[in-house]
Amino acid sequence: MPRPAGADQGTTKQRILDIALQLFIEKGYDKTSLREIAERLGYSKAAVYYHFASKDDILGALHLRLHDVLDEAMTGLSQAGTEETWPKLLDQFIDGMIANRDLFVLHERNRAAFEALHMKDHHEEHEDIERQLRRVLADVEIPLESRVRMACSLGAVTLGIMLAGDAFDDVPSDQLASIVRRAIGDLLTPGVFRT
Amino acid sequence: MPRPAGADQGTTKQRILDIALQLFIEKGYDKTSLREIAERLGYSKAAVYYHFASKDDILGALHLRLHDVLDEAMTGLSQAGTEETWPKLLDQFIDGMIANRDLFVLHERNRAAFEALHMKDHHEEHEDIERQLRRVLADVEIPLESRVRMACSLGAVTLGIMLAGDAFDDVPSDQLASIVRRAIGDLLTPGVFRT
DNA sequence: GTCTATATTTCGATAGAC
DNA sequence: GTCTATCGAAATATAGAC
Repeated sequence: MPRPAGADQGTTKQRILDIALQLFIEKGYDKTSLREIAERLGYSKAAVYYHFASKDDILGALHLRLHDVLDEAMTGLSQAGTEETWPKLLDQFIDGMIANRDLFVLHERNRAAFEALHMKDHHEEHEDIERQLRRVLADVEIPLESRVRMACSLGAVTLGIMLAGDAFDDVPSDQLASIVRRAIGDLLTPGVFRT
Repeated sequence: MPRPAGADQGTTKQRILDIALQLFIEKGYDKTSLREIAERLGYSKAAVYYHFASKDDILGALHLRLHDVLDEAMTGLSQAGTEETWPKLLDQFIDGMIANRDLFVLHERNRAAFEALHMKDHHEEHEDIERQLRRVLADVEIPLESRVRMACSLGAVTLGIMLAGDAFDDVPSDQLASIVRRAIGDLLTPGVFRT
C-alpha cells in the first residue's frame, strides 16, 4: 500500500491473491503456509513479503475483495427501511455470490480466521458487513417472524448458491439463481394461503 | 481409545472436550493451542496427551459428538424416498441444532479444519453426513427445483437457528423453532398462489 | 493420571545482497 | 522486485519420573 503505485503495477500482487484464494479454499487459511504460496507462485517467500506485510495482510486483501462485492448492495440498507428493502438486498447478494463464488466459499470455510482478522483491524473504516446484518436482524422495530425469515433467507441464499458447482455442477448459474429467487420469495412470504 | 475403560472413567476426557469445544468456537481450531486447553483445564499439556493422542483426535471426538446428534435423523434417508422424507429430516435437524447449538457453531466456524480432518480419517466407518446430503441433492431422480429448494431449506435452518442466542438472544428456542419450521414449510412449497 | 522437561518441526518474518 | 540465509517464536508431540 505505501508503494508509489506506477502504471500496470500490482500484477504480481493480484497473482498472489489469486493463488492464496485458491489455497485458502483448498487447505484452509491456517494450514496454508507462505512457503506453499510462494512455491505455486514460482517466486520465493521473501518475494511475497515484498508485496504483503504479513499473512494476515493477504487475508485482509481478500476480505476487501469480498467487501467490495457486497458493499454497493449494502449501501442504502444502513438505516433505511429494512423489511421492504430486504428482498432487493438478497437479489443483489445472489448476483454477487454467483459472480464471485470462490470469495464466498473462502469466507464460509474460514470464518474463524476472518473473525480473528477483523478483531485486529478495529480501525476498519467500514463496519463489518456481518455486523450490519446482525444489527438489522436484531432490530426490535421489525416483527420477530419477519426477522427470523430474513435470517433464514440469508442462509437459504448462501447454501443454495454455494452448492452450485458442487451438487448442481451442470446447472447454468442463471437458472439456479432464478430458482433460488423464487424460493426465497416464498420463504419471505408467510404462507397464509397454504392449507 | 486403547484404554481399558474402567467404571466412571472419561470424566477428565469429557472436560477436555468441553473446554476444547468452547475454545475452538472462541478462537478457532487452529489458533487454539493445547497449552491453552491445558491451562483452562488446570492440568499440564502432557495430561491432555494422556487422554488424546493428538490435537486432531480432540477435534475428531467432537466431530463424533456432532455425528451422534445427527445420524439418528439421517438413518432412513440413506436410500429411502427423499423428497417426501426431507421435511421430517429437517424437523429432526432443527431439534438437534437447538439442543446442541455449540456443536453446530463449532462446525460452521471451522469447516476447513473439519474437512482436513476427515481427509485423514478415510477409514471412517460411517459416511460423512455432509457427503450424504450432497449425494441426495445431486440425485437426478428428483426435480431440480425441489433439490435446490432442499438445499435452501438446509441453509435456512442452519442460519435461522444459528443466529439464535445471537441476534435472537432473548427469544425462547421453541418459539424460534416454530417460526423456522413455518418458514421452511413455505420454502419447500412452491408458491403457486402468489402473484 | 499427572508432572517436568525436552525433542522436533515448521512457520512467520527479517536482513541484506543483487 | 526478487533472491539466499537465518532468526526467533510457538506449536505439537514425546520421554521418563512420580
